[in-house]
Amino acid sequence: MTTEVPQGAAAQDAEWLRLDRQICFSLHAASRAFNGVYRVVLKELGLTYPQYLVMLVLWEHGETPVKKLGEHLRLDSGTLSPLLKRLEAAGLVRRERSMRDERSVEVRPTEQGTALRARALRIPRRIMAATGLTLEEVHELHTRLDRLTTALDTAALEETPGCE
Amino acid sequence: MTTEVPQGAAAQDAEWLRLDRQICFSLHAASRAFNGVYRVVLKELGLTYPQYLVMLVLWEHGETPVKKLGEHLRLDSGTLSPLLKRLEAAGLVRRERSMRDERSVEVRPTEQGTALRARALRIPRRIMAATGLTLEEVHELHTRLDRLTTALDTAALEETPGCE
DNA sequence: CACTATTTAATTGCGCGCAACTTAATTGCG
DNA sequence: CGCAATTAAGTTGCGCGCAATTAAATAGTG
Repeated sequence: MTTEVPQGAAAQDAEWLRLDRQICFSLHAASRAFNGVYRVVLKELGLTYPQYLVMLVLWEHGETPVKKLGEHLRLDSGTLSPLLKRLEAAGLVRRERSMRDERSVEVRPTEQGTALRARALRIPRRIMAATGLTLEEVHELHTRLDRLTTALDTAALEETPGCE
Repeated sequence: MTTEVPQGAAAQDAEWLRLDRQICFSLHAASRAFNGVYRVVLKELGLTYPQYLVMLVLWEHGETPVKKLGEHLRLDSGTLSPLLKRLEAAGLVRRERSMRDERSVEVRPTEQGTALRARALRIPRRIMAATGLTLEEVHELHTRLDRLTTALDTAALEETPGCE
């Protein structure tokens, strides 16, 4: 089937490889550019971008077990444990073993951590301004990215055993 | 101006903070989901995602100085130097001081590195399949992301001194 | 009850990504 | 020419992100 047009197929493969380069770069670059803007804005709060994500969850939901944090952020304990330790060292959160289940660790913002929210309120507008996008465009991007993530996640699961 | 409706403004800020959480998560998650799919696919080539990006440039342009690689990939020597060292240890590239300018280091794929391209040709199609997107949608995403990156980069530069 | 299986955090190891610094070569200016 | 400024790589340090492993607590089963 594919042996019918070896030259054409090869040429198309090469074309796809170039396209791959394009889209890879775009995503990689956009992700890091976003990270860069947040880094600048968050520096005055003394937070890294992933630390900010954790605080966003805590501000919205209050005390949360590490497990739940991981589900919200799609991060495992290998990433969260040291990150939370640093947030605790900075005085922004407290970690306490749950009394009902000694395996679980509850994370809650300290008074200082809660107070930080007031200063964080100005951030989203600055980020929005930096993107140069309208609210509507952001919503659309949001939707697209979520769909993409879902597709990629399910594909990654099916890919593992050795598809094709 | 904004002092006219303090309650309303605060509520809106909170709303924006929730939105920020949404879009932050989306981007962060999408980026890592993409990375995850590539990780699975690239494992059989023995490459990490950033290493694959480097090889894509080398396959397309041949011998390239580290400086140019950095411009293509938006990466500095702090990231590239150890990465290239690993690629060289894997026998995929060679690094040689330029004769014309002893400051510059030329990177070129070895025979083995060039041969790897043949196996890489199948990757883009698998990635495309994983995204569940059409070619047109990919192109549109590509365009949007590039515009976004440009906007963010210029904003980051203007932001640094201490805007507002 | 004893004993295995599961669940939850934490730890270890490695590869980015980036800031800050160092070293060496080249350029440019007086 | 001589010497400061610039440029290119490399190094160091730190914080993710993730795979793999470990340790402890709980749940489930005979």
